[in-house]
Amino acid sequence: MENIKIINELSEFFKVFSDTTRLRILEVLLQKETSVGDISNKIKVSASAVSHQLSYLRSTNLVKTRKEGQVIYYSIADNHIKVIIECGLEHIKEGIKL
Amino acid sequence: MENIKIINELSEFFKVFSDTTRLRILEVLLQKETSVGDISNKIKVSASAVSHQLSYLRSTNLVKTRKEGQVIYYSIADNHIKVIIECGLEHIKEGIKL
DNA sequence: TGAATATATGAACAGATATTCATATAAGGA
DNA sequence: TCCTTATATGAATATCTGTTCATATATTCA
Repeated sequence: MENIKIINELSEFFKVFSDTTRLRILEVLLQKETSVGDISNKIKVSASAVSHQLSYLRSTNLVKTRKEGQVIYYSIADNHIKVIIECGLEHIKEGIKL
Repeated sequence: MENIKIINELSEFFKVFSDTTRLRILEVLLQKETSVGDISNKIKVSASAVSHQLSYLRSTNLVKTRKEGQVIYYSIADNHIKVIIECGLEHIKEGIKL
């Protein structure tokens, strides 16, 4: 069954959005491209942890980089990100049935 | 910041879709309401594991139940599920840039 | 060249998560 | 009532995941 492959990819894709640190990073990047250090300061997470998550986001092709001297700017590489996040937000807002 | 609460809820929401067993259960339920045992057979996962995941899906209000004798039928309770999954699928299909 | 800054990376650790196993509950049929 | 079937549930376990810590790499500046 080739279906298994799709299910795996789907779960991997959603896994990206299942962590608060990654969501916060993406939230920052949706505003504008940002350096690792600036992301770290904005979301109050160590530069190392941010770097690890960014490398994860990069490996899934959701963010891209631009190097300027010793600074590396990260930005959103895939416009599905906005759609997905907004889709989730919509669910949450309606979901006051909890 | 009230924003933190939203980020938490968002990550919890996406976490649901980040597991292959849950995705497969939802896939089955999107076709039609199904009993625990039938789900277990269809996706080849123990009834106990399925039951655990169903209780998780139920706690997040994504599925609902209907009892008929000793059989319990589960079905989709939230139409966002279809939208979210299709959104993810769309991403994957375009994403042959990997 | 040497120091400082920005980022990356591997290993280790802690916490979270999914499954299994044993058991419990509930309903139907003999 | 007893047995069987369907589902639920708690504990234990094994795996996965995110962070930290130490260190490495790369770039700029003095």
